[in-house]
Amino acid sequence: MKSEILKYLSKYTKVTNELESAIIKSTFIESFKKGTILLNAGDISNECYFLLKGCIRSYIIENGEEKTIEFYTEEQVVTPFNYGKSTPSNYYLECTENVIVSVGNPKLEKETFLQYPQLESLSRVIAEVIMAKNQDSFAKFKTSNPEERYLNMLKERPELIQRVPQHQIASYLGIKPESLSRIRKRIINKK
Amino acid sequence: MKSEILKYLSKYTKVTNELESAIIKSTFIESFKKGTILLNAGDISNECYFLLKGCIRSYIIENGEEKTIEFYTEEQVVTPFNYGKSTPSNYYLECTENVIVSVGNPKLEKETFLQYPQLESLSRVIAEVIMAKNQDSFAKFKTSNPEERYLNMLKERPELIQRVPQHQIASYLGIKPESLSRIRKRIINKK
DNA sequence: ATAATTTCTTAACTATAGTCAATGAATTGA
DNA sequence: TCAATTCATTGACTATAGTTAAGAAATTAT
Repeated sequence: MKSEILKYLSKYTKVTNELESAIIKSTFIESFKKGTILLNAGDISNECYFLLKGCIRSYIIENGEEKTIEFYTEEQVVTPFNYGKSTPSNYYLECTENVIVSVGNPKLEKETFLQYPQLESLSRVIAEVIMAKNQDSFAKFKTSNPEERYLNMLKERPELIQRVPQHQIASYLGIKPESLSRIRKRIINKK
Repeated sequence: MKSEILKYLSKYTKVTNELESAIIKSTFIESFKKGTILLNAGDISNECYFLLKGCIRSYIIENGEEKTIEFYTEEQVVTPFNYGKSTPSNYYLECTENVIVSVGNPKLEKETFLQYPQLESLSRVIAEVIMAKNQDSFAKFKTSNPEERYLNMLKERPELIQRVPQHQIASYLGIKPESLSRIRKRIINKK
C-alpha cells in the first residue's frame, strides 16, 4: 500500500532512498467502513488523508439539506479546510465506500519536516499544484451552466458517476436532483 | 511599501530580523498602469505578485466573451495557475486600476528558499491558508444561487462593488449583466 | 424473500436566468 | 466640451431550474 504513496510522490520529485524511508516511517495506514464519518461539522480536524482506495465526500448541511462540496478518490489528498487549526470544521467528511487511507497529522508532519526538509519542500510544491487545480475547477464551474458542468464531469470523472448516487452528484453540480434527471434526459434526446 | 509585506507575513509567523532582511533582499516592487495586461492567455507565466495597491482581475475569453474568474485587491497574493511551469496560461491577468505589487519569480524564489528555509516553510503555510480560503469560496459559490452570491459579495467585499464595473461582477457571479441588474432591482424592492 | 427505505423519474406549475433589442446614463478620448 | 463608445437598465419572450407531489425503480435491512 505504501508503494502507492511513493508512486504518487515520484510524479513530483526523484524519490531517493532517504526520502523513501522518511515516508515509510512517518506514514500509517488506516481503513474505514463505508458510511464512516471522518469529520463532523463543528469538530476540530486533526488529520489529513491520502486516499489509497475508495471514495470520500465532503459536504455541508444547509436548511436540512446535504450539499456536496467535493468527491475525493484514489490518489487524491484530503486536507480539511482548517487542518491543524483550532477553528471548528464547517463541513463533514464521509466515506461513501470502504476506504483505505494514509493518515497524517500536524504533529507528525512537523517532526518529519524538521528531519527531512526536502519533504516540506515537496509538500509546498504539491500544495501549489493542488491549489492550481482547485482554481481551475472553480473557474470551469463559474463559467459554465449546469448542463455543461455535467458534460464536463462525464468527460473528466466518468467513473465517479458510476460510483456515487445521483442526488449527490446533483448537489455537487449545484442543482437539484430533479434538474439533473432532466438534464440527463435532454442529453440523451440530443444525441 | 516593503513594510506592507512584513505586516502581512507577521500574521503567520514571528518576523525575525533575519527573515526581514531575507524578504527585503529577495523582493522588488513594480508599478503598472490601469489596463496593463500582466499575463496573456497562451503565455508562460513567470511572475507572481503580492498586491500592495490597486486591483488585478483574472479572466478567460470564451465565445468572444470575457469571464471574470477573480478580483485580487490589497494584501492578496496572485499566483498564476501555472506559475513556474512551462504550460501556457489559459487566462489573462489585467490591472483594473493603477497597481503597485511586489514581484516574485521562480528563480529568485528558489535561491531564497535555499538560503532561508524558514521562508519556504512560511510559504507552505500561506499556500495552505489560501487553499483553504479558495475551497471555502468555491463551496459557498456552489451552494448558493446568483442572488445569494451577490448578497454575499455585498457583505464580504462591499468596496469591490464600488471599484469594478458591474458587467465584470456579473461574470464573476456566473451570470449575465442583465440578470445582475434585475437582481439588484429585486433586492431593493424587497427592502 | 419481502418489507421498508431510499433514490430516481415524471408531470404540472412557478420563479428566475438567458437572449435580443432598444434606450438612457456614464465614461472616455480627441 | 462634444462626440463616440461603453455600460446599465428595461421590456418582451424563451429556456431552464426550483418546487411540490406522485409513483416507479433500486437498494437495504430484517
